This record gives sequence, C-alpha cells and structure tokens, in this order.
Amino acid sequence: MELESKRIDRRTNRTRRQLREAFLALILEKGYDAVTVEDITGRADLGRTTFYLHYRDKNDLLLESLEALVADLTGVIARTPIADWRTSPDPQHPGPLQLPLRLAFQHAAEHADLYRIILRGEGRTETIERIRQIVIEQINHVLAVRVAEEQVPVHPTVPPEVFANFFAGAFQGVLTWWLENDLPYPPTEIAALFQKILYDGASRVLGLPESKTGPG
Amino acid sequence: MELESKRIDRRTNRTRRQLREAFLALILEKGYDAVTVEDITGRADLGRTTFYLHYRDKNDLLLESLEALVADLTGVIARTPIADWRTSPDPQHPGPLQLPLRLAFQHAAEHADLYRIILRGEGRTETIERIRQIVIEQINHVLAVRVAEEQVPVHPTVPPEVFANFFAGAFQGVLTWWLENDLPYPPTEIAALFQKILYDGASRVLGLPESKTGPG
DNA sequence: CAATATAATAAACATTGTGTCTACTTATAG
DNA sequence: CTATAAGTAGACACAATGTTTATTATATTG
Repeated sequence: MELESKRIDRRTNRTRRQLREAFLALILEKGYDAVTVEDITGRADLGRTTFYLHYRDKNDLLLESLEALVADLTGVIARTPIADWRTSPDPQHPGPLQLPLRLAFQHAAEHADLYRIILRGEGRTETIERIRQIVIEQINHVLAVRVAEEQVPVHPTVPPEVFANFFAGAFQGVLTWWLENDLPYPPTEIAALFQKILYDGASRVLGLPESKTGPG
Repeated sequence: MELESKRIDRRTNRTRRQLREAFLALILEKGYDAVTVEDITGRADLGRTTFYLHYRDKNDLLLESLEALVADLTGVIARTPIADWRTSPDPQHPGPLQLPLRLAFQHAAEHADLYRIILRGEGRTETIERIRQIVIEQINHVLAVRVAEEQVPVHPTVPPEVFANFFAGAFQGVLTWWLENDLPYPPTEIAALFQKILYDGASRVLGLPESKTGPG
C-alpha cells in the first residue's frame, strides 16, 4: 500500500507512519471527532508541534490514508490481466463487474479497519463521497465498454446514472454490513451473493412473481 | 410534521422553530461543521445563551429534526390503508415494497432539504445510521410477512440480512443521487426505475446474458 | 387586569482545542 | 565530520464551547 516509498529522511517516514497508525487506532477507539491532535501525538510519542510539520489538520492526515487506499485498489484492479475479466470462475454470473467486485471485497478484507473508518463516515463528508464517485466511475467505464461492444442496448431501459448510483449504493450497503459484522462470509462468497441479487433481481432471489418486462 | 404541537409557552415554540430553521439553512450554506452556535442564534435573532436553554449542542438540535422526520414518514406509511398495498397501480412490478417505496420518494421530495442534509452525512455519524436501520427494519418486516404468507421460499437463495442491506444501500444511493440532482424525475417515476432494477436485476435491465439460476 | 411563573438576555468566566512561532536539540545524509 | 533537516518544548493568540448570574421581558392563569 505504498505510503512512504522514497521519502529521503528516515525520520520523516517513521514520524508519518506513527501519526497515521496512532490516528487510525484512536478513531476506532473513540471516533474521529473525539480525537485531538494532542491525543495523536501523545499516542505516537511525538511533540504536538511535530504534527503540524506534516499535516494541516486531522482531516489532512486521514485523507492521506484514504488516497493511498484508493490508489492501491485501483492499482490492483488495473493490474489484473484483462484475460481474467472473461474467464473468471463464477459461470453462473458472468457479468462484466464480476472480477472487480471480487477484488474490491478482497481488498476491503485486507484493509478492514481503514474501510470501516471510511464507511462509517468518520472524518469529513468528502471522504465517503470520494469513494462513491470512484465506484460510479468504474461502473460507467464498464458500461461504456459494453455499449461500445454492443452488448448493451443503446437505449437501456434504465438511465445509466440511475443504475450506477443504485449499484454504488448497494455495494456500499453490503460492504458496510459485511465489515461491521466481522466478515461473516469469505470475500468470494459475499461477492457472489452480491452479484446474485444484482443480476437476478429480487423477483428471482425472493421467488416473487416474475415481472412482465422482457430483457433489454 | 408535528414538531411543536402542544408545548405550553408560545415563546418556547417560536424560539425552537427559529433555531431549527436557522440551523438547517446554515448547514446548507456552509456545512454542519462550519456552523457555530453563535451563527445559529445570530441568524435566529436570539441570544447565544438561549440556545443552551433548549439543546445540549448542535447535534441535539439536528437530531430533533431527524426524529420528527422519521416519525412523520413511518406515520405516513402506517396510515396508508392496507388495501392499497395490493392494488397500487404499477402492475409491471407488483412487489410488496412498491407502495412504501413510492411514499418514501414522495416524502423525500416534500422535505428535500432536510433529506439532503441527512444523506450528506452532515452532523454526527449516528444520523445516517439511524435512517439505514429504519429502512432495514421495514424490509425485514415486509419479508417476514411474505414468508408467513408462504409467498417467499423458506430458505431464500440469499440470506435476508444481505438482501436487506443491499436494498437499503441501493435505496440510499438512488435517493441521494435524485436529491443532489434536484429531482430530475417525478417521485413515482424514480420509484418505478428503482423497482425495475431491483426486481428484474441487472441481467434484464442491461440486457446481459441470463443467469442460469432459476427462481426460488 | 394583575400576579406569578417562565423565558430570554447580556456579560463574564473557565475550559479546551487549534494553529503558529521561536529558540534549542538531536539525528541523518553525504 | 559537518551541514542540513527534523523533532521538541514552551509560549502565544484565537475561536468556540458550555455554565453561571443577575436582570429584563413576556405569557399564562385565575
């Protein structure tokens, strides 16, 4: 999760890492608002002044972790070979979002604490909004590719924006529940469940009478 | 939206209303965190001390509006005649959540500003979490009724909790988008779109290859 | 309408946290 | 080794919170 890669002075790296770790731990203990700069530097065994040598304020510090997390996730997704996007192993739900979804749940499991903090909406409002936008962009991207490949109707039955926000919200909802309940399913399984609802729809999932609208 | 009904002293009602209105207006202008108690009482033309005669702090004041909003919505839903739950007029999507969904979008349209504030996550974290829990309870309630009527498989293909959180998240996502974009569709229409995605699923909505899982 | 109770107010105060600055010490890179 | 950069303690001004006190104003009620 590249966060201090090639900064010159050894002290700088150490200090920043200590501040980051102290802050995240404290947020989980008392919640963002209750944590003071003095708390952070105290926990990190540093002088309060030092904090301001590195960050403008609490939010700036949290934002750094967020940015690194986002960069890491999009990196992982981008680095995954295109080939895998078609041949990935859940033949029941062959949608184009399958692999990214799996990677995202996986990633959240690996960085559960930070994801929890973000999804709880700790810190300023921007934080969670940032994530949402990224998810929406990913969806729009995938949809655009699909349209180009003519696998999706040019005039979909639902406006893409509505679909994208539906998706982003549902994802956030399931991910939040999953994290707050200490990952009751393995990442691949929760991803599969998510896809099942998303692709099949409530009619099938709940066994309700089928809708009268045909596909497309 | 019952908020000052039978409080004895006329002054109390006036003061509380002024504080509430001033606060909500200011949040929309500068965001929750940036608003001080002095801002509020200034805007409301009251002494700063007066604020503390009525509320413990900013969050307390916001919470009052939230509680009233929630009570109002659940009241509206509860008051709607059961008969309407079956005969409501969207025959393409006859799901049991149809009418409550419509009522919710309607309600959000009528109180758009307050909904915006809440959905943006202004105020403390509790606020938005409160709403989510209410939505989840509603869903669980409806699902329980359905199960009792044996219209839903006893062992649904997806754990109810997962479905409920999927739903709650998707709803929040679409509702937020709708409000932040100044209600680009009428409430009935956005409710119908939401249901379409939810019931038919992405496969149909986007015209993807059908899943191999049958209903139920 | 008058008497009583209650609300609003201004002013002062202690407290907590922020963010900046200074002069001094310590660690590191080269 | 030494110049450079990072960390530190302490002091400071500032802004906002939440409480208290004494005083004024306004409803309610009988």
